[in-house]
Amino acid sequence: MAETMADRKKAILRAVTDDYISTAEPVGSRTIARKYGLGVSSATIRNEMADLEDEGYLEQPHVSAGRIPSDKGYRFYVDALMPERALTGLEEKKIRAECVKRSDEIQSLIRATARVLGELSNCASIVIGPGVKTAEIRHIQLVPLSADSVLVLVVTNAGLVEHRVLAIDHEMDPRDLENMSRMLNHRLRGSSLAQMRGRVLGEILADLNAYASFLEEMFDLLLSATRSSDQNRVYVDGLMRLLGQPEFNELERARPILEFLESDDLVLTELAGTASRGPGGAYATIGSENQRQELRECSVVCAPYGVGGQVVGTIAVVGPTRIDYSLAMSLVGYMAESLSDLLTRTQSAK
Amino acid sequence: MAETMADRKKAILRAVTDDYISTAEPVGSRTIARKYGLGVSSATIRNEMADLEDEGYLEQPHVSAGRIPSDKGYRFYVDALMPERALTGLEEKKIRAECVKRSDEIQSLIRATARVLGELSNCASIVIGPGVKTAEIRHIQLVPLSADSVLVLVVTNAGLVEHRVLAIDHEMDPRDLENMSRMLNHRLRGSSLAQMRGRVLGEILADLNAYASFLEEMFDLLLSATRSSDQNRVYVDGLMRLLGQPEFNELERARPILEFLESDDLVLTELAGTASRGPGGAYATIGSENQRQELRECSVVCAPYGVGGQVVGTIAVVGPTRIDYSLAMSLVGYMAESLSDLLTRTQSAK
DNA sequence: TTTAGCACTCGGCACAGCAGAGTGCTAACG
DNA sequence: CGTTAGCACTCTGCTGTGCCGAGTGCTAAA
Repeated sequence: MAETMADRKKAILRAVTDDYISTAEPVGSRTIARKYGLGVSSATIRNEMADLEDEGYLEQPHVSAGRIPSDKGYRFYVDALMPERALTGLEEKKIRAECVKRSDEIQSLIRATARVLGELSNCASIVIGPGVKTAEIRHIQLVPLSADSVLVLVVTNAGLVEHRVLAIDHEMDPRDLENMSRMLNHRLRGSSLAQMRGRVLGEILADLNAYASFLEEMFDLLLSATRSSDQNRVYVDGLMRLLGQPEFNELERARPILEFLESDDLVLTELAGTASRGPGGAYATIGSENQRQELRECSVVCAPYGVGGQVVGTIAVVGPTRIDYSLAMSLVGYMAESLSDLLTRTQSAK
Repeated sequence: MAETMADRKKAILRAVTDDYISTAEPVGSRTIARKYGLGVSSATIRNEMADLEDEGYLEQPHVSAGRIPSDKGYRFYVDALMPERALTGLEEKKIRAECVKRSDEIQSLIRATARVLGELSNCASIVIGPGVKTAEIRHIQLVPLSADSVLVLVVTNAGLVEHRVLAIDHEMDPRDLENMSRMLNHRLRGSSLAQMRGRVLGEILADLNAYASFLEEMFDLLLSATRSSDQNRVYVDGLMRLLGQPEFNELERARPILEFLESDDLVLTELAGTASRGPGGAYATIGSENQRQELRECSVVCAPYGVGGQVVGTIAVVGPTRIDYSLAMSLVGYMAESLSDLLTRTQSAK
């Protein structure tokens, strides 16, 4: 139905949205007539705007103020009106410079991604790092640390290195550990920690039953590790930038959003859903489209990234519904792609 | 000179400070007379307060408002007047519950510490995790990952595990790696990465000159790692709680502080100095005592923690100058001690 | 169908007036 | 001489009024 909108109406909706995105002020018919040469007078635009309001694309904060886009208006803008924006050379350069240089270590990479994304979008940014629970195991190894402790090392296909120290009762021969490492590697490579327990534990125990209790303990440790490390996957940056936005000048409006963003758990579960949309492309969730009450006055632009086609994390930008969708979607899309590239490349290089 | 203050004056200063800490409202002579039974009339208290103002311990926001403590007043309060406060059983329990349960992994432990500290103090909290640069190396090991990559693993005396993946040109015999690990361990255990370069590199190269180029590369990687991982040491929590404080109701007052706290680098360098004060005890830096302009309206209560007497990190609480010093200092002191205990125990257990 | 004109609405701001809290000062008191 | 009561004074914060400007909707003309 929206597609049947007359061209002039679309032009006006686009103008209103563009203007409001950049000024944060309700925009009146006169402004449109002056700044965006549509060749018609303000009165005509007024009439069209009244129609657009009836149809739910625009709304009026007060009767004598200009119009601002409604969530429905933004949705239409994003789907049909928004200018395709390519990143500038400067932006791409900045992204490359910051991200590639940090790619030696995945934590730094993720952190840098969040930082750069926040900076360029001038909004708050979220990056969910790769998790260890469902990731494919690329390497698993036991490293003897001392007489009574062993370091359990797991490297996933996303390049994430997870480790735990396991205390042991009685000294173990390094040779045995070596053997066990080989065995574990052989059995577990390619599967995930999540499925490890059920599927392979039995077989391994059968093969190595001399060390059954040790292995049991080790698996337990790893499983509890996956649980606790999930909270460490969330990186948020640029919270303060939200406060700079005019719509959040009154603290009380910003408070719930900021509190939400400060809680890693909530952010994680909220963005977990996006993984299911599969990699490639950026998605916008506009205002009331958000499930969570706290985000009803925000828009979230996010894109999953992954390794070799499998989604391992998500990056996102959070701003007022007036967020610059064009910029945000380009940025998020590009950075998700970069991340995927980087991770996939490091992984295949091995 | 301050010590010569008459007892009644002290009592009044204490009363004003206590009251202002809990209410955030300038406190008048009448309030003091009513709420804190000093046995004198409000007029007398008025006179004393005028004196305290002349001496610089109190100040008046406006002529017809009550008094609030000046930075000098807070300093005197902290040094001489503040009630010693023991943590309640509930508080201790909460700390233990959250921290001990996370002690299997140092990142989680640090994060949980920041979280609990922020929650209990009702302020923003900072925890600087152990660094790898100056830490003593407890274990160093090369783990063959695949034909063309080796994982370099460093475990420090604080239990921190740092790792980097090193790409190699031509395949290396696992046996050689094993030998090198043993050798590196032997040579480097007990020294730090920072001093590694200068002191031991030469010797090691002489012993293992067949692998000189490999080792050179490895050292370079590790050194650059220490640089980039420094930024990952900073954990800040409860930024939003600052916004809840009445003094930060106007955003513009809070903005610079929040921006400072969001910048890991600045926080790190600012708190780095505290390490030199040595472990044990909490220190308050009040308002204008802070070097950084941004913190001139804040107080920072911090305490270093360490492993076996050597300082490896710092924990801190940031709030308005009106912060509850008594609570903050107890909390920070106790948690620094707990952390030190935990880290020292895990280290000596190995 | 578009445009010009006009009356109307409403938010924001400046300004005045008022109430309340708290002070400093003076004078009386033990 | 220290302490207290009383009083005049000051200043903030709140409330209510009036005005300006921006922008609309409607009507009538082009």
